Parts: sequence; C-alpha cells; structure tokens
Amino acid sequence: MEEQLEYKKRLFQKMIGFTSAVHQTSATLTKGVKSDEITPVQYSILEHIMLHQPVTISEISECQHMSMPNTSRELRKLSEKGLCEKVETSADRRKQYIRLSPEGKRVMDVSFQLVEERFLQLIQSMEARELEELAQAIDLLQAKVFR
Amino acid sequence: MEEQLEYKKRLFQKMIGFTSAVHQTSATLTKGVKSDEITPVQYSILEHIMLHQPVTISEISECQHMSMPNTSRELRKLSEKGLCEKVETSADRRKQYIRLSPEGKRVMDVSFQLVEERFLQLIQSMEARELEELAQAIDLLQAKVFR
DNA sequence: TAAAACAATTATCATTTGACAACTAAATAA
DNA sequence: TTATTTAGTTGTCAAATGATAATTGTTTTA
Repeated sequence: MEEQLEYKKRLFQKMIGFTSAVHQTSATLTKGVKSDEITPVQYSILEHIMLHQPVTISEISECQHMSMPNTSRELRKLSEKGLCEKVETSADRRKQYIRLSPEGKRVMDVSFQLVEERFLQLIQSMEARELEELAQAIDLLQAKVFR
Repeated sequence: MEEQLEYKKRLFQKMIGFTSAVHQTSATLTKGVKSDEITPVQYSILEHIMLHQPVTISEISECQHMSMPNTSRELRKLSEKGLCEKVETSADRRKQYIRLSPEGKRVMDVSFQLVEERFLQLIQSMEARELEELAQAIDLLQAKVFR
C-alpha cells in the first residue's frame, strides 16, 4: 500500500508536467487565431458555447470559473457584437439558455479552421496505427481523469 | 488518402474537446491553491520555473506567450516578493537565468501539496493496472503531441 | 572594428478582468 | 401564503494584464 502511494505521487508529478504541456501546446496552436473584436476571455466563452451549446449562464460561469456578474457582462458584450443569443425555453423561466448566433458560429469556424490546419501539420507524418493509439489515449484520459 | 484526412479531422475534434477538458479539470484542481500574495499570471510563471528551472527570461516569455517587457516586470515583482532569484551564469552575459528562491519553492510546494491531495482523491479508487494505463497514455500523448 | 542582432529593462498607457454590493424575477420550501 | 433559494442583471471600482516605445549592455556578424 505504501508503494501504491509512492506510485500515485509519481503519477501526480507526471500529470502536472502533462497538463502544463497541454496548456502550452494548445496556446501555441491557438495563438493569433481569435478575431480581433473579442477579448481572450470572450474567446474562451465562445469556445465553451461551441462545444457545449445550448448551455445556461450558470454553467458557463461555473465551468469557466468566472463569477455570475462577470459572466453576465461578457455575454452581454458578445450579444451586442451579435455573436451569441439567448434561446427561449419553457421549463424554468429563470434559466437562460445561450447558443452561438450564425455569425458567432462563422467566427468560431474560422478560428477552428486555422487551429485545425496547424494540428494537421503536427500529426502529418503519423501513420494510421499511431493515430489510432492517439485517439485511444485521449479517450482513456478523458474517461478517467479529464471529464 | 481521403479517408485518412477525414479520420484526422475527427481526431482534431476529439483533441479540441480534450484540451478543453484538461483546462477545466486542471483549473478545478488548482482552484484557490495559490498564495494570496501572487496574481494568476505570477502563479503560472512560478509553476513554469518550478518545472523547468533554471530557465532564461526569454524562455519564460516565449513559453508563457508573454512579451519580454511584461515578463520582465512580473519577474521583478516576484523577486521583490522574494520568490525567485537570478542565477549567476558565466556563458552569455546577456542571458539571465532564473530559479525559485527557497521561499518560492516553499510557496509552490504548499500549492502543489493541495493539488496533489485533490488529484489523489480523483484517482483513489483506481487499481494498479488502471494507473499504469493512465501513465502510458500520458507518455504517449506527451511524446507525440504535447511536448 | 563597425554594424547588426540579441537579451533584458524601464516607463507609460489603455484595456481587460475580477470582486463586490445591490437588485429583480421566478421557483421552491416552510 | 410567506420565506427562502436560485438564476441572472446592473453598476462600480481597483487591480491585473497587454501593448508599445525607448534604452542599455552584450554578443555576433560583416
């Protein structure tokens, strides 16, 4: 059992280094792709909506570790820029569901397109088997640690 | 070859979702652990130094995607707080190597300790074999994509 | 040796971000 | 029904961050 703990601590060290590397690589892949009309925080919100829409404001607030007032403000700015919009919902009238507007979708598609090109460069020389291993590794990590 | 491209594009989608999940999880694990005397950017710099020391200011600037003037300013503030220090180096006298001070090391150890506890919680119920798979998946991803 | 490039610093400014208090409206619990 | 909780908004303020210009000293290159 003691050995087990030691093993887990080494795994933790590995995990720290890994998450740091993920941050760096994704920052590199994403560098400069965001439209000039939005701030970094706003980009990150749009990305979240892109991946999880439709989503409530509370959920954005919680997932982005941002207070409700600040989340609300940034969403208002994004709405004013015509990049996202509130969806009518019948259930609980306190909850506001948010989704990208067609323009917001377009803006994010352009960004993602650029990131995709860079990513494809990164994996260009990999064979089918390597790619498959990559996909499996991601699935495993996402299932067990990064949900 | 066309199929290959389609496969790669699906892998890209998977990667986007994964990196977003990594960001969220690591933000959750790290939430509130940083000492009150430093800002988020400063924490991120200290973490980088912790993982890569000794490191030059240019390297920090490049890896953290921060301009040299701003990196220099934040490092000055960290030095003033006694958390990091410049290392004398004989080679190129333009380059300044940075490392954590004993106090900086202590501060980061405290933070990492908290993160470690949360991480151990997260993996508490895993068996030896699962942990091994986890470690292998990380190694694979870090070798092929997140360097 | 002179010119160019590199590593880092200082100073300044505008913008972004985070925190907080006070508030409205809707849903739920007592 | 009243009280409480939940979801979201508005306004304000200070601090953190990002961008840029100008400068110093050191190393390389021509």
